[in-house]
Amino acid sequence: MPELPEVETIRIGLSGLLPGRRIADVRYDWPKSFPNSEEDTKQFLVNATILDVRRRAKVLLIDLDSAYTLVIHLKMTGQLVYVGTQGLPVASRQSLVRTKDKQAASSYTLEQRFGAGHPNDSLIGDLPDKSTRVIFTFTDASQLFFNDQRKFGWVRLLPTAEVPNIDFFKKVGPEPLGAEFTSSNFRNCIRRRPRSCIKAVLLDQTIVAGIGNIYADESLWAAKIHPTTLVDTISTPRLNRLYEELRTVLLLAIEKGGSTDKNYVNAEGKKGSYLLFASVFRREGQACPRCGATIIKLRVAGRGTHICPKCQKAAL
DNA sequence: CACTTGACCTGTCCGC
DNA sequence: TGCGGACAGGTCAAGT
Repeated sequence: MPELPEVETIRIGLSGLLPGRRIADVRYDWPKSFPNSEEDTKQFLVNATILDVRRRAKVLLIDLDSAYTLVIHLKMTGQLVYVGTQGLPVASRQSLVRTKDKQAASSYTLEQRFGAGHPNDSLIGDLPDKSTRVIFTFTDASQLFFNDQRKFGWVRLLPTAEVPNIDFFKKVGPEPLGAEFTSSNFRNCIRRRPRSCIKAVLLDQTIVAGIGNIYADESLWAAKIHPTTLVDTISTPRLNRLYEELRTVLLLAIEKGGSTDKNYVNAEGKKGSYLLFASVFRREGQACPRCGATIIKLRVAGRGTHICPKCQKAAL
């Protein structure tokens, strides 16, 4: 679930918490979550000090003074939560999703679950918990937890100089919020797949970086484009509109701290509130905020896809 | 070459 | 109430 806005929110949080801290110890219970040799870990991670926290696409990069970098992909259910020596704030220890009373949890409405008045409520109880895969302990006894319920994510330790050479970074497309990324760049990227449907192209990380299911649906709704529309039938003005809407949606999502559907939390274990502002994502059966028609859910490019059938008939 | 499907995993929810 | 299966969706690998 973490897409560009969620990973960026975590980056912002961690960049105020981690630089300057020295790693004293690393533990993990699932090797695929931490596929690094004992030797590298001992030599380049333990006793290293964190210099910087960066992001490229949906990947977080934590640079160390050992000239190595922690390359972290959260995939669908990954979390990176920092806990200081005082622990998480007491008020944030309550947990709705992790409650043992499953009936109560499932009866919450969207607004109750995400807290219209408290969009930053915590989703995290005491750590480590059963989803914790990697624990970094710093010399001041504070800790960074990598949690990942579904075990798809990973934390790789690589020489900083080699990070741009890994397969993913060699193939990944441009940053959609980059200052130099223009509407004409966007059109050229998208039109590399003229006979594909627009949603599949938006989700393809080699075309444009960082877009996932939530922001693909939201930006296509905003630009009034049906997700199955073939790229070469979309006009230049309509692609320009999609470029503008996509950037607007991503920026708003960062401002709201990302989208918390089930698992996502920021560096302090708190939820993002963007879904309260979403127009179509996870809103099937509700009214389209623009025309009032009922939002429906389809399957496009193998993904659950939410549209307004009245607003998104085609792209002209 | 382009597109689709399956694998990687666990937790939740639905229908029988 | 229990159980099997569908579903969630980021990315890579394999298949069509």
